[in-house]
Amino acid sequence: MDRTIIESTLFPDCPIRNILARISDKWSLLVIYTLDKTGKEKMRFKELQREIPDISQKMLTVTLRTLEEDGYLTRTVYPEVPPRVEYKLTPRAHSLIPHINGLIEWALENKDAIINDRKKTSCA
Amino acid sequence: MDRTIIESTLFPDCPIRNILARISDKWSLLVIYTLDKTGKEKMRFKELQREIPDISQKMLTVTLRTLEEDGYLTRTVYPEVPPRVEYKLTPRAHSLIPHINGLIEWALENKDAIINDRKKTSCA
DNA sequence: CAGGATCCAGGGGGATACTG
DNA sequence: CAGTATCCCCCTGGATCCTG
Repeated sequence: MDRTIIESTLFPDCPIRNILARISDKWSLLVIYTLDKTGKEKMRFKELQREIPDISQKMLTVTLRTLEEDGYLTRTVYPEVPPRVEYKLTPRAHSLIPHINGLIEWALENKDAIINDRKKTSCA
Repeated sequence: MDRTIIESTLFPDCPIRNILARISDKWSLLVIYTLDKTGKEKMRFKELQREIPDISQKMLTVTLRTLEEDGYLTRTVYPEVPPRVEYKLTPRAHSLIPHINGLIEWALENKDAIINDRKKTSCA
């Protein structure tokens, strides 16, 4: 990474900051992670909701729509009754997953120490 | 990563989700990144503010305090007039930085395609 | 089943003024 | 210089009800 790139990252309307902001919301990374970790190629709406017990229907919907807009997944509607909709990660999302897993593994290794540090500060 | 860890990640009060949530706010990653990329070992409050032009004093303060609580940086106050305070990344933060840079590089490689996808959807 | 529509609170975060 | 203290807006996201 050269100096130009580094400096542009700090610019207010930097596209990198913009992209990271969109996937740094409450649910996006978790939805991508869930679509990947199950091993299933495609997942339905209800399946996702079962896997992420505490997400609301609304937030699952808007998260899926945003991820679709940014090209992280495809949404396929089957004209059946009852309706069937399947979500599938794109190659773009798959190329992001190693980085997500890297973060998760890091958090896993450091969670005990971090939580312990928080206690020390708040009880000081 | 075994199955137990994967499943625990999806649990609502999962510590991993908790840790990622704290650094996924608007400024934390950018502050850590800035403290690292300058090459300076320590940085003062004003220096950070100059490097991140659009952060407010309040948000820089609370971000730094949160990062200190979680052990990402140390805050050293020198009893001088005028006051001098220096911020320095901890080894924990340094171990996180490769993952942040991984994300940034990924965003850099994909930003054009993502932004292009967004336009297509919104103008459809 | 897969959502759309609406209402609403809570909190993140900005602007401004003040201080040791 | 390095913050603190307020005020306040807005937007995220939850709860609820409704539909093809």
